[in-house]
Amino acid sequence: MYDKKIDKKWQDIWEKEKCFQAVDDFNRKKFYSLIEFPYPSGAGLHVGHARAFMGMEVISRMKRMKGYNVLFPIGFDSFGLPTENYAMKTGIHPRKVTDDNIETFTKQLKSFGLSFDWNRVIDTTTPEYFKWTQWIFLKLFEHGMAYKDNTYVNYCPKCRVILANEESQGGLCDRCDSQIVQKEKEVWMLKITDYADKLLDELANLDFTPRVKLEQESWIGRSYGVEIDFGIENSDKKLKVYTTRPDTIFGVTFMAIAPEHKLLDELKGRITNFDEIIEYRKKASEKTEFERTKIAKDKTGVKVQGVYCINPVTNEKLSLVVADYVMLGYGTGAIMAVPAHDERDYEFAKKFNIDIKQVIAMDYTDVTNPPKEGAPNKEGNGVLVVLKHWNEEKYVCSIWKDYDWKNLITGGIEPGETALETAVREVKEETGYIDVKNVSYIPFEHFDSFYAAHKGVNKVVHQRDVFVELASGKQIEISEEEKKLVDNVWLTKEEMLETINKVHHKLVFDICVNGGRPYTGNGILINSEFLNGLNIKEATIKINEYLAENKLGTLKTNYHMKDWAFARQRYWGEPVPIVKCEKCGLVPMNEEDLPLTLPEVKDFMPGEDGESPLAKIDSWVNTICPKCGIAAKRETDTMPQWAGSSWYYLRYIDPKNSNCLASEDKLKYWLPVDWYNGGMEHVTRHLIYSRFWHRFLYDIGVVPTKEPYAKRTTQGLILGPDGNKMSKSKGNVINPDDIIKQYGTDTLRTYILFIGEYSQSAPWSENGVKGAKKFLDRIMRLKDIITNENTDSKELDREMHMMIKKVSNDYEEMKYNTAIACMMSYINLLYKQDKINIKYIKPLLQVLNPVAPHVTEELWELLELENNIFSTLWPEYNESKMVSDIIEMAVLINGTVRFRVTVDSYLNEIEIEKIVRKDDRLKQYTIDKQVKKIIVVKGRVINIVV
RNA sequence: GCGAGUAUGGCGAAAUUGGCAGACGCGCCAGACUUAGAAUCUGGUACCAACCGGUGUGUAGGUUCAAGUCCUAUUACUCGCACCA
Repeated sequence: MYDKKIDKKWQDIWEKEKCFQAVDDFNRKKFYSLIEFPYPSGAGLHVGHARAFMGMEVISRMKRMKGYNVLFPIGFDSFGLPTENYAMKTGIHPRKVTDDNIETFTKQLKSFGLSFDWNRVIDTTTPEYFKWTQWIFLKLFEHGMAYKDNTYVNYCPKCRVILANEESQGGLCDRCDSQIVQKEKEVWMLKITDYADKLLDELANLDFTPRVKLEQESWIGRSYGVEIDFGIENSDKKLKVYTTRPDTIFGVTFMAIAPEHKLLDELKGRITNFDEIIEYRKKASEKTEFERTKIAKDKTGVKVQGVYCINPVTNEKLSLVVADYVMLGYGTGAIMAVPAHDERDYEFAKKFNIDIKQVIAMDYTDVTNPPKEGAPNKEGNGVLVVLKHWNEEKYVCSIWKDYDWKNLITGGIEPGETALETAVREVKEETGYIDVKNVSYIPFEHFDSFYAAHKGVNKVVHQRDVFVELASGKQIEISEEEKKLVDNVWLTKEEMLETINKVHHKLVFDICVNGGRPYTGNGILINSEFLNGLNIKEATIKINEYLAENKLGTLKTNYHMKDWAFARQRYWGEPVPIVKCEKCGLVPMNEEDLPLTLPEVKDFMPGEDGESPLAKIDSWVNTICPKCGIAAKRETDTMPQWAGSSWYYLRYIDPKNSNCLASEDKLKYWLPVDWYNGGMEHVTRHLIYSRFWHRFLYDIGVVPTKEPYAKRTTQGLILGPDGNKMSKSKGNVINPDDIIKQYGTDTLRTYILFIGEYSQSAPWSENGVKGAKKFLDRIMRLKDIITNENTDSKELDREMHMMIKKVSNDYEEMKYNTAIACMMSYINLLYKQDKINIKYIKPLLQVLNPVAPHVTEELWELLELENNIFSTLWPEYNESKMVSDIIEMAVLINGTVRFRVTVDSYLNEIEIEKIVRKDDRLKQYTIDKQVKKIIVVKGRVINIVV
């Protein structure tokens, strides 16, 4: 039996003998494994933490046994709002709250038996630590990467703090889920956008899971486009817009500008409805981010009276509108609107009755009859006709007799004819109907490309689409030829959409009966003067050249990621080491005066208007300017929660160094982190921030690697027994302490890893825990069947070596569930023997040790084996022991397993086939049948086709 | 809306990447040991027919000697981003 009393015994031994301390021995091969250090909340550790830590715990213990010098550190990310909120509520100082929580966390972590190096513990709230957080800030400031800006920022009214973009995803506060409002404020910003390209491009060289890479890519959100200056009528001023579609510039029918855009103020004197615009601006600012992006799909806006823009390419006069669907923070805060080819512009144009001008025509290639390479191209003009019944809601579909074509009436435009005339003529010729009530264009043109076999040419037909409505059923006789070719049938709208089997015909019909829509796909330029006939790619290149030559626009790359709002109006954070001097401006503190510590205060409440509590402490705020020595004031905002965690993995390398953040040779030895495991929720927050800081430190020569983490993996969530996310309100939270108390630490560890695929979420099951306990009991009971006698067998050898191989490989791939399953299978095999020699048990204990260290240490000791198990060498496997003399193969008749054969393993496919052919059992399946083919896949199956 | 992922017994899940579907665990059934229970051990356990056999990896097609795995369409759920110009 596995008695949980042994847990404490081994934990004490590990602690006393400092078994898992990393040593700075630069001659040994190193392995730096990292977990996300916890935030010491009052709630304690939960089973999710345990899962997150266990992944790297197994890797770390295995790597040690494989001879690596392993650094597996732990610390506490202790600045943050919950602690401060708790302090505000209870009046207990955050320092005290933090210390108490850290104590609880430490106790818990130790009870998990995790093999951390407890000698390197860090706490981000100690002055010894945040001295270097402040030092990095000074470096950022020195290199122009930290700046103060008066700008619109995300503000959480409930937490009363400014939030970074990363902390307000979806328009909600990361902490409290309140809706974020936009607030204009002067705050510290970090220029993370300067590093957007580096962060994006370097991803290619990193071993991060695909999902992590993808999320970072889309978060950074690079797009290539052009900034174009549009003129303002009767003014020298320009309206700069950003667009990724300069090819559509001939389709611009209006200009739109963000409500907060400065140009509006600059043109104030000329705008005759400025009051209306101010009113609109006010309304827009009151909307939360959430309303502006999610709920308010309905477009709103105000036309700017008295101001017109000039399209620099066409010199067309364009009206200007203020609309809050244009964001100040992206691009230039103004756009050229092309309703024909942009969904948002289209919606707006429809609502406000603005012209829609098509400049991209869909280029449809007939897939059943595509253009042939080498054949000459011939252009033409044609029409597609939607013909409507005179008194029913029905339309004509042409069904071809010799082909599988069901489509609209089509025809070529004759010289001198308009498309409308062609449509009427084709209707008459193909259907005989002559009494037309209405003829009009469907607002959609497109190209049809196909190979015209009878003429040996590739045709590219520019199609106009026409709607024809009949007044009556008056009909003339049509030619015999036409009658032979097609049947024209009347169908309802729904039947038409089901029947038409050519994609472009269906689209034209759909637009005709269900209304227009913006076309955003590929195509060929029309109505665009010198761009006509080009495809989008070619047109983009040509217009960009034109814009550059005429100094109208410049290429510009934009990012979805914004600069990092780096300030919290709170007490419990790192003070920003900057002094505001009336004469010198923003002055950095001298490095030797760091750390700048927090003053003792009684009142932690932030001010009503988002002011830091530090602002109320005059004795702290008032100081002298480090540059000129006159009276000055300190910056009162503190750094955000993410500051300390952006570089903590560096401090682990040299946690007690008081001269620098970590010594150069130690950094050189330990960096990069070889493997970092953590949560998906940090991918666009902590992970991106710390990559940014690290890259900056690399650029200024502080760290020796471009990237902090060589490999990044993520663990899945543990859900409650009910399959829901664990939460206090749902009452489905599992406390790891309870599990340890009842079943022992190793049971918790084993179950957590056995629960399912490591990166996937999985629900908790009490019965599953019992299963893990049973397995560990069976491990302990192995001592009952141990013997000194020789129990060697080829089968045992084979199974043991295969087990060692599978478990070793599975650990490396974080497939802990199948590794444990394999050990379970192996132990089942051991129990099938009456007695078993210890040599078959030792390797099992060794490979199980990373998962269940207490149990394996205990049994190792009981068996009086050498040393502690964790200091033994990882067992080797021998491929040659894994081969078997005979192999069993399944015989399939037409894909169904019918019987099995056992053959010697040295036989080749042909010899195996001979044996199977002679097998008596085959006969019953081949009566009245012939064996057509036999496929032998050695070691797997033999498939006989009859 | 865009992007990504998942879907397999009563349950958690495996499947060497195209080669015997359901390893391992839970649960359940039967048996052994027990006065009895607990624990432990042994055997069974996808479904239908219960004899030959047939059907099964969300749904519908396709490729192949062979498909959970590849292709096409489709549904449901999860996650990420979201008026990104």
